[in-house]
Amino acid sequence: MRSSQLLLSTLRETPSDAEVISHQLMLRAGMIRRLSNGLYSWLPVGLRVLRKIEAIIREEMNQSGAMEVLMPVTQPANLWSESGRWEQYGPELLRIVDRHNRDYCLGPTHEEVVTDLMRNELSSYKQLPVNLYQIQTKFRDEIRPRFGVMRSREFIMKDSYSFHLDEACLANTYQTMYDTYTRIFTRLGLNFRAVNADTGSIGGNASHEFHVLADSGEDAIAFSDTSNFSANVELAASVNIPSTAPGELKPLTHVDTPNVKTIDELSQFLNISAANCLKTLLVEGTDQTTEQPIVVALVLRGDHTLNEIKAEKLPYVNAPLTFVSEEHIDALNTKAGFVGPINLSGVTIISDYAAANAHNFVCGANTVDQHVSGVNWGRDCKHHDIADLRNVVEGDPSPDGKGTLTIKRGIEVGHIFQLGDKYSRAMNLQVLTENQSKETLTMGCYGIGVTRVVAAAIEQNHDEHGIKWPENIAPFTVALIPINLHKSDEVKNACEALYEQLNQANIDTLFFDEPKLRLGATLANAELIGVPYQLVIGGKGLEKGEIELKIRRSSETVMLSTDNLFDGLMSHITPQ
RNA sequence: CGGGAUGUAGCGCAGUCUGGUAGCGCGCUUGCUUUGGGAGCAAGAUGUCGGGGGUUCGAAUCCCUCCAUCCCGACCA
Repeated sequence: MRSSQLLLSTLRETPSDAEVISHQLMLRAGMIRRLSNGLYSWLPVGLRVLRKIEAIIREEMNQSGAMEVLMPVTQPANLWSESGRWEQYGPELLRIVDRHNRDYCLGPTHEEVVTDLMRNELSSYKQLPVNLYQIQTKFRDEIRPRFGVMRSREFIMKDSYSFHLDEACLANTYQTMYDTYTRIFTRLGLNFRAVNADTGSIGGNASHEFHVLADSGEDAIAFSDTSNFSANVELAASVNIPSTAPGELKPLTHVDTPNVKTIDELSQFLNISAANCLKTLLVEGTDQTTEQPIVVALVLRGDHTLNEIKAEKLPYVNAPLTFVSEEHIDALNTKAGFVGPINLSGVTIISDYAAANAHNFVCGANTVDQHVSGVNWGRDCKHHDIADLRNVVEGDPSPDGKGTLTIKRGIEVGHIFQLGDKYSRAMNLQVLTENQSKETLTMGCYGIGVTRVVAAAIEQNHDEHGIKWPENIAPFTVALIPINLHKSDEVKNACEALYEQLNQANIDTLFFDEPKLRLGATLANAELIGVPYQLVIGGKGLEKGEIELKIRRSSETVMLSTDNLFDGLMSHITPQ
């Protein structure tokens, strides 16, 4: 493409309302423009990247045996009533009404539509398994859209759905999709990890998330340094390390701690480690036998944080996790103050493993402005149960018993689920089996946030000059940058010849063909939009028989001979 | 929805406290000179100062109200 025909709207300064680097660079590079909250238009440079990512996904999905379809964005409410999600889904589902006063929604996902489609098309086990995918716009009315296209309300997703007669067949396709996703993200040139994930509200058996590693990621992922264990911190189990010998038990002592409100303040005030303090969080629960509401105290070490997902899974803790109100705490303790597990009557006390293994610790005294030190389980207080309640931290032993954990940040770009029969049962998706019986199908679903991949790739690949695209998804592979195009026929001829050759070879090339462009500004633009290979062609170089090649990712500059220039360039470009 | 911040030209900002008729840099247009890493000179265009209401002789500035955006929490590809 010639720059004279391209809408290249780059910005020299960073728009002030963009916080993360990918959002800033996508605006500056002229890839996207905001229309409204969480809604973005894609400009030519951005769309080229998006289309390249889609093409790679499409190729690999086709290769895996999946078939592409395209389903409507607008979906009738009655399908969602069948699955029960019209009531369950909540305000994230954008509901609309047509001229006949019938209810519809804009699809945030397509389980209902695809299940409806398949119950009409599938009638025999011989048609199975089937895996359908689409690359299509989704709408989720996010509570807080942010970070540009990283979390927008309208976004493009590759979603696929597989249908099987039995779990073994589902597991097989699941593995195929796992491998396919691995190939896709590898070809996209991203540093990523597949991690064990919580199945969340969608339910089902196995689930993996694919995360692009970046410090700005919203998720924390735990890895073992010696095994291939990896899991979202939401899910990673903390290991119950047996207590070391308690040694001498210190006496129980009340300590005045006026105005000490947080664990940080407490550890500073007493000059002890936060690990020697225990914190007590009161949440709402339900007695398992009487089904009466109870208060549950979750006790954690001061240096640990509560994992709400783990806590919610305890039978006597209410889900969603709800903290007990301030007034209620006051009612429990006539002398309201800092809560601790000692002298705490009428409350079910659950200790995290690490908290249960602590001794001679400091905790709240259940009185105003006091803590107690030298506290020991058994002697001074007791718990009803111990459980895994906390988020794992760097240095914890890996749950698989091999090595210790490292924590990294990740951006979730893909998620695969073994769905089971939630939708097929609710919507009566059955086929006839070999022995004439009707069998409800089991399903898998597999998503990739295509627009989010664009942002994630930038988060992982940028420098102070702009984007450093992985070669396979760059908007252009080569930039032709002439110097004084309007003055030199030699430069013009060399550029035109090279442009023609690159086009013939199907190399996406951006030819800065406007005669009076300044070198500095042009290079700055080429670097900002992240073109991997930049050829700088000037009269002086041509006289010496050489042309400068700048390689964006490595910041190298190499001189190519004008003899056999094309082959010289191609020797640097990675074959696609 | 709760907590915090901000709305002035396409972008980045000053001016607001202390009311007096709209500014700077970048970008844009025209001309001339330049052109090996974001050119120089000259001339220009662009603003319902987020909207509405109020106070005042007079409001970007003070008051009320609504709206929008961004950040922190619950959601997720």
